[in-house]
Amino acid sequence: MSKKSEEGITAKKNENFSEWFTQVVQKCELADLRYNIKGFLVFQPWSVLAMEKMYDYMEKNLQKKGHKPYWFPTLIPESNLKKESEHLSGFTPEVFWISSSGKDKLDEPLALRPTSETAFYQMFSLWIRSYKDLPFKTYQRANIFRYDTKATRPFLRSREFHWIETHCAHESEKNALQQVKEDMKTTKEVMHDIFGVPFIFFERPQWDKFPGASRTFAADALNPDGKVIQQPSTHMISQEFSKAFDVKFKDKDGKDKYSFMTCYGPAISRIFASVVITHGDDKGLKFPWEIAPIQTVIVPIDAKLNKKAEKIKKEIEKIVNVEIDYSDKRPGEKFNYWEMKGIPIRIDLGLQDSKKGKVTIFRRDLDKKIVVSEKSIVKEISKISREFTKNLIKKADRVFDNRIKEVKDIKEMEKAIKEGLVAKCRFCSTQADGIKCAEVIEKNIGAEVRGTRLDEKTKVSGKCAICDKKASVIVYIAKSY
RNA sequence: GGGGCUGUGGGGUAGCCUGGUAGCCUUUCAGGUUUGGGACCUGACGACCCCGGUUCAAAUCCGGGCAGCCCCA
Repeated sequence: MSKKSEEGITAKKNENFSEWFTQVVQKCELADLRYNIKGFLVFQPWSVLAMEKMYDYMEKNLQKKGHKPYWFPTLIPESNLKKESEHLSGFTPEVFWISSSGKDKLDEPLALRPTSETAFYQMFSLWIRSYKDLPFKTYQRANIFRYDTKATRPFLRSREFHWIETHCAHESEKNALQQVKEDMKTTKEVMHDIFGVPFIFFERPQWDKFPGASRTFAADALNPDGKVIQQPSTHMISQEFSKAFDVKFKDKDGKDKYSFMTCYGPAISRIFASVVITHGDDKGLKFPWEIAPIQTVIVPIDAKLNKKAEKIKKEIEKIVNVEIDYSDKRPGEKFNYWEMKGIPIRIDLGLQDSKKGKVTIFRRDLDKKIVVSEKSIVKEISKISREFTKNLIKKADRVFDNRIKEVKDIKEMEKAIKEGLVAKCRFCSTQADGIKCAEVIEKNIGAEVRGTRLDEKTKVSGKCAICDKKASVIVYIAKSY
């Protein structure tokens, strides 16, 4: 095998997506998969630096909307999880339990948090007293443990993952729904407008809710193999939990009332996967400007130009995060390496350009080289920095939109799903009675009803694509992870 | 959840069928020559997933475990 094929990405993203993703994770040093517990991985600097920035954007956005940060314990007593029955039966099969300390058995088993509603709410009952305390908006960044699937995948589905969870209490159901809508807006502002990941927010069918929720809303992003991957979800948990945990407040009328809960869970490590998948190409990664671990790298092709590299670095480091590649590699190797690593801008310093007072800039958004004068570097870089993520988003949106197809019946649906598309059709109901049609789809096509859109208010007429009943909703159908 | 495949230096592999000397490429490290799209020379470090069994002898055969990949539900 030639050197080139061993060191770079060899799998084609659109032909062999699984292999491509595994190679990118390993060759771009995003994670080391050799840790000896199934479904657990070591996150390496190149992903951690980007995810730190992602956390930062998400947290700042939440704080601006009034969420206050907390750090809760990683452990939750068994009795807390038992307080709400649906929640318990939904999560119990996935819980890692701690049952002893040293040689002694614990009086009560402790769960490694699979999600933290039952930790937050018991404190809510101590903190919330009056309608004046509401809405009570919190969040934390946390690692989460779920023993949930045999088919673990790095970043996409691990048994430990990193997320933000918000937990809020509201006076009324109406306010809770308002919060859900705000969460969807947050998702758009951060995941789409900054990270460049297109998605659709669905209300999930009744049979596919978060355990303990009355309504579940979740964003689906798309992978090149035609499967959707669930991204942030937000839930209306109604009053079941506040009754179980006694989260009451005194209302204006002097009466004690149970509050209405919502929670929202953007999983940073999984969103990172979608960033990689959405923007990456056959050469490797492509980071949006805002979250690139390093935004610009300077490659002095001749060591004589090292001083010039330092001078340029000083000039531009006020506007970008920049490093110089002094390594003793040949230029071609450096070019390929930094393109694989997804650095947005590379500045090549060579003697030929230098004589003419010019430098070559490679921009990874367009995969194009341009030659500019040394004097205009700052201007040029700040211009590219403004365009960069927009270019990635434009391209990602176009790909996404082309993968949704309207279908009339199960035959067309099957064809669309086989082609790796998301099917859109009329459907009888996403309430309990629609599950029969959903099962028909799952059994025959292997795809799932992902739900209905809140942002798409079209009148529905005609019959369900599966049964003879009158259609009441438009649903989207896709294969999923 | 069911099934299949795989596990050899940091990475990729040969050897396994037919038991007996662990070979190659690459990375890394040291030194030198190089540098406009994956350079080269010299030298060095470094491995048979774990536990048990069969055997004079196990990377190789058998059993179990752990881990990874793929397919199906």
